[in-house]
Amino acid sequence: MKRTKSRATSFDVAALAGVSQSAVSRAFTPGSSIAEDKRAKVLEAARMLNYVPNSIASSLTTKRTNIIALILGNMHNPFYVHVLNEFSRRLQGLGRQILIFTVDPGSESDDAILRALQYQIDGVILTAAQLSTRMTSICHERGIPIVLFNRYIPGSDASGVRCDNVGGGRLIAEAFLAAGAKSFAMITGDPKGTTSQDRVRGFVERLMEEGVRRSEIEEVPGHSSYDGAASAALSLFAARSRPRPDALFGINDIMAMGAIDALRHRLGLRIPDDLMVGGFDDIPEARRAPYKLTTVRQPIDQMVARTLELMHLDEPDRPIERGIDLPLPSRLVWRGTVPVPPAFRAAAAEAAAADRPESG
Amino acid sequence: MKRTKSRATSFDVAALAGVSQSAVSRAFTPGSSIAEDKRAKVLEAARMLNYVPNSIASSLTTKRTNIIALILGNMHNPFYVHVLNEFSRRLQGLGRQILIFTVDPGSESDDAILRALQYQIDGVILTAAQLSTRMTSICHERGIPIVLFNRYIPGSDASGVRCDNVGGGRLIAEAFLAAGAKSFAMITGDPKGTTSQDRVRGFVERLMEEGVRRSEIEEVPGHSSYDGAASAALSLFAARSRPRPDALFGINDIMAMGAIDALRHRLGLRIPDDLMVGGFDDIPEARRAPYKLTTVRQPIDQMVARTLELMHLDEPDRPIERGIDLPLPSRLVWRGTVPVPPAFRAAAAEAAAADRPESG
DNA sequence: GCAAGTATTGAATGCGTATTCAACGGTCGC
DNA sequence: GCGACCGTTGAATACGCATTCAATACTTGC
Repeated sequence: MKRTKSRATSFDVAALAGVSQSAVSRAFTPGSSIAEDKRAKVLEAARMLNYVPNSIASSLTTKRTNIIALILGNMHNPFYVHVLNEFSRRLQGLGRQILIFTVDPGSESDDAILRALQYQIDGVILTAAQLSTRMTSICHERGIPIVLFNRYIPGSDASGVRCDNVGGGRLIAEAFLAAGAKSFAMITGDPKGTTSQDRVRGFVERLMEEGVRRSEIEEVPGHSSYDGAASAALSLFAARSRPRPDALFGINDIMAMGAIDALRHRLGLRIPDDLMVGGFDDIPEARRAPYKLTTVRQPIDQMVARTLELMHLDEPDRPIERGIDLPLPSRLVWRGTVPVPPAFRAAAAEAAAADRPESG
Repeated sequence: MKRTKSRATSFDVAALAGVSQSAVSRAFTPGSSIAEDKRAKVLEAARMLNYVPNSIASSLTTKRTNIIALILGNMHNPFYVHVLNEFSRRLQGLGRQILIFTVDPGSESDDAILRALQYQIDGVILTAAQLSTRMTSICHERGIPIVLFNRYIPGSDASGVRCDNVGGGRLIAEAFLAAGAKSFAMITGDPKGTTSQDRVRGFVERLMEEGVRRSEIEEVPGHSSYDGAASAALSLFAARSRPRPDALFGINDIMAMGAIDALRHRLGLRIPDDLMVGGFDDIPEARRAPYKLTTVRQPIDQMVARTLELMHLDEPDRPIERGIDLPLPSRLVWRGTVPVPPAFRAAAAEAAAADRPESG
């Protein structure tokens, strides 16, 4: 059992194969000029020595690490877990690695980005937290693209990918109205986040178009978590003088789920009989039997794809796309938490059919 | 808007501060010998240039990257999401970064580890997939510790951390017996994984001690997923000639949840009245209102702490701990899916009290 | 006030690889 | 059969930083 902590270098391989170090480097660099038989000899020698190319050393000269920083906040929201999963799958397929940073939701991401920069990452994907303009320009000056995922920052130079949250909020309002709801409430997320704000805005906007007054739409913060939403829902529905709202919008699915569980099991409310509920995101959990949540689907695949396009990892010299904000279309998925009006029967049947297998 | 993709180097900072490059390096290296006023000058110059030390370059000489590879399989099992979260929190606190690799559950992890090795990672945490002895020795020869999390590989040189799965399986059997169950079934996970095997073994072992015959214990594979378990449960309970089992062990919580939802909502079974259900892991989701799952708690905090101890990142020169297998104690959490026998009323009340706030 | 430390400092070097550059041999076209 | 060309090759160098080493300035003890 050797204790030689020595890792074989390209020189060792070169010596064994009887070639120069350059040849070893070329043997491992696709597209470089090397004779096939020589390459074979090198690979054979490398195999014998358990040689693994040192990406760290090579990135010193290539200026590319093939590492992408992914900054995550709330991993208790399954939405971001699926996002992480999707990015991981895609980036691995492109030969890239993911360096993970978790930050407190709502806090500054500057620290995390600074740590990431030390590793000369090729790009940053930000799914949480705030981003200062200073940090944005530091990254851009270095040629490192930053993409905001599921958020945007007004006036920021950083590009972002998200879905049409305002439109999605409107879709939920529309569904509630079609189902005959008269009084409304919502459980909101991060008050500083544009995502929550936009969903609220679309929802309210649409209701007001139908003559609902803003003061009639109740609003409680749910802190973007299952538990937070459960408490919020209870505070909203327990012990009140006003008549209960008959439609509740959870700004994201995990909060809608928390609200549903609390209202059903603590207050005995029946859904959708006593109360209709709408969510947002369409996480896989939303289609599970206890919820069958009517919600707005975010096109995660497209969002991930667009994010990668925006970073154009294969063309590092192309100038960075600045200030781009790409809202992708969202769509309503009819399930069981909002009574389906006759006009939407077909859509609901379609959703039910699509729900058979849970993705993954 | 500069287009200088040039990142300032320690030489640039040195020039601006009027010192040598060595001084810059020392200014950023805690514990190195440098006068306080000079360090201040360096830091000031660094700030002006937006200088960020290049960890990649420094690791070339220090032989330490402060990067840990975390290999994940099934991110659809919330258990591993919480594990990831915990590792991220802890490792960031220690100034380490996490490089994520996702692999197909059940497949070889060699590819992922090989990719990780290219980045000269300081350690590997494996929460999924198989590990070849060849890869183990490659890592060990290089002085890179590998820790198997929530698994072990018989005969492997790699160390592992897990809980007492056999004992945990026995606890569920014990609970079922105490609640008066007479006929049993289980939904199993990865048949190649020791974790699933051990839980099954403990469960069966304990039942057989009470005279239950092995052939009487039904067994269906649930593929470690919510959906897989849902199908498994339906195949187990729908259209059968034999009397239905009255106790079902889901080898992990996510499968127990899938089974519960399917049996309740598709077959109309009442839990625990018609059927008692036990799980394993105690993921946060298990305590949610629709489930209130009686399950075995894995001590994630301890497991994570032990994993980090085993890697002794701060003492890279200490010889690697080989073949260590640390089973930590697991314990039963009484909730609502198994009728609580009088003797366990106190334990159940305690669990209920502890459940008030969901962690995170 | 002098010798023996002690704390700082900068020049030089090495880490492992990619890449440039000049040299080489072989091939093709005519 | 000869020159131009192209595909290969290895020596040398750069990448950005930590560290060693020798030199220097500064203390302290007696």
